[in-house]
Amino acid sequence: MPQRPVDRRSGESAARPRQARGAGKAAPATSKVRPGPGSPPAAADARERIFLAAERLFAERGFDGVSVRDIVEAAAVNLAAISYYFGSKSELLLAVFAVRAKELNRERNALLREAEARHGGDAPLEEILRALMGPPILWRDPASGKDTASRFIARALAEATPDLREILETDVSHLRGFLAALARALPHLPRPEVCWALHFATALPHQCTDTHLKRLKALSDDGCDTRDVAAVLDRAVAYAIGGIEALGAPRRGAGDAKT
Amino acid sequence: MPQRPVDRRSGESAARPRQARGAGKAAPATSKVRPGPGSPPAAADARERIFLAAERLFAERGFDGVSVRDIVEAAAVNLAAISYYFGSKSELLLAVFAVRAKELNRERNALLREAEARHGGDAPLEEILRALMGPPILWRDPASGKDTASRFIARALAEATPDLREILETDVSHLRGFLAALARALPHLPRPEVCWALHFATALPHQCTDTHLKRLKALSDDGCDTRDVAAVLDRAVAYAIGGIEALGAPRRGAGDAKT
DNA sequence: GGCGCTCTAAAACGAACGTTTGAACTTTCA
DNA sequence: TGAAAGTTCAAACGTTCGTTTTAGAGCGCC
Repeated sequence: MPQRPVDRRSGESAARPRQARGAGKAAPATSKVRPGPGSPPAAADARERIFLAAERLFAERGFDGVSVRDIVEAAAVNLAAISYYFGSKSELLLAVFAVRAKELNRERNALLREAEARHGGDAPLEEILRALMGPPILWRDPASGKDTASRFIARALAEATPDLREILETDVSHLRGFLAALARALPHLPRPEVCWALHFATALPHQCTDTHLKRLKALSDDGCDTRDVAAVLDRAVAYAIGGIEALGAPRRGAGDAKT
Repeated sequence: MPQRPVDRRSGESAARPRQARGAGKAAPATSKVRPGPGSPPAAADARERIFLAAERLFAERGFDGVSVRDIVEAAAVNLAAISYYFGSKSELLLAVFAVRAKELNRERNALLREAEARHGGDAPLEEILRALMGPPILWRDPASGKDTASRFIARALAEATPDLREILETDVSHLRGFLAALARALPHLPRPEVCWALHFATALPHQCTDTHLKRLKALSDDGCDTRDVAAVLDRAVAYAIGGIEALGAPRRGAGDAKT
């Protein structure tokens, strides 16, 4: 018996891949992998093919709407490969989410730091919002090569599978930098109101679901160009600026201002 | 043989319920049929119990995350009852969606007509937005008895199961009245921009998912009161007004203004 | 009583599910 | 070259899935 790589019931011990293997590696067979129409197969190994197929299918149909057999078929690997490389279907989901969420946050924070550097420390509101909303919106462009990732993240946020729920609800550390920047850019705004501003601004980009955009096209009799992502970003940023400034004006309720 | 009510392969013919039976009890006019734990079965009939259990479970876990056995257990009916009353699991989903979407649109349109009547025909921007965003936000209050319905609709919009997709993407007739009202309230705004305004305004309320709100609470160190739905609505309306006004101001891109 | 009808009950259908097995194949390296 | 490690494979595991079947209460009515 060739050493089973894992025994789920007794903790991880043996040498199962799980993480990406060592540097250079032999490509295992089948070179016409074809993930989508017109994309080059590339020399992806099994683990990567599973990762990409799962990301795309989860984004399209949700976690429960995709079976591991759907994934292995799309990835052109054997059924057991998912368990071999990722342990289980839900661990696969978490693995994809971890990678993509980290990518998104890294890019957002890099843009924020650049903006702050450009302005000697304190970035103006518009640039903060552009750093926050830019990546998820601009990734939608197929030319960016990240549109699947963008869709996956939107789906993960909307679906909030139990595994993801805890992460989503408690881990907000990646937004702390934006909260601080916003607070500096909006010194007149009470702290809770700054949080609401951040909430609205983070939520908005993920509304640009295919379903919602098709809806918008139908509603406007095709008068809205939903594919010009740069224009969509401009609009979203302008909208958020106007909205946030309005949050500062007194409203009927008034309450909520502890800080 | 007791006359099978349906033969799926030969078109509907026999007398299976499918729609609400007798005159009196048309819609599942929920009196207070208990969402929470520890509630008595009540005298709701089987069809209504299925309807309510399915709505709640779909809202919590999504369509594919719920089995018909989960539903019949929660509704305390026999397994065959779903097929008997609704035909299939997906028809059950569509039935729930049809009822709740109609309710939502009816309430939205009633509020809009009231606002228009108050102002002799043309409602001001704030009242249009309040009619649009009010129902989904205010329903979140458990005291309204419609929080489950609100959650269900948000989930349906986010999940967009294939069955629902076609409806969501093509049927926008219920928004036409709001589009016209917005266009009248914003005469200076190009038509596509009015559509974008409506898009942002309809999308925003559904961001108030439990997951997102818990996130907001965590981010603000509990400084944001997410349960005061009236205050949330005020904030959302103020935000939308500010955002929409900003859409009118010139931006870098400028394009898109066909009309 | 017997018929027609509505509704519920228990059991079963075949298919699909996530996961595991044990052997075979390939690569690595002393 | 040979054993070990890494990887792929077909087949099967037991469970759960959505749906259907068959039977029979319960009831109003000529």
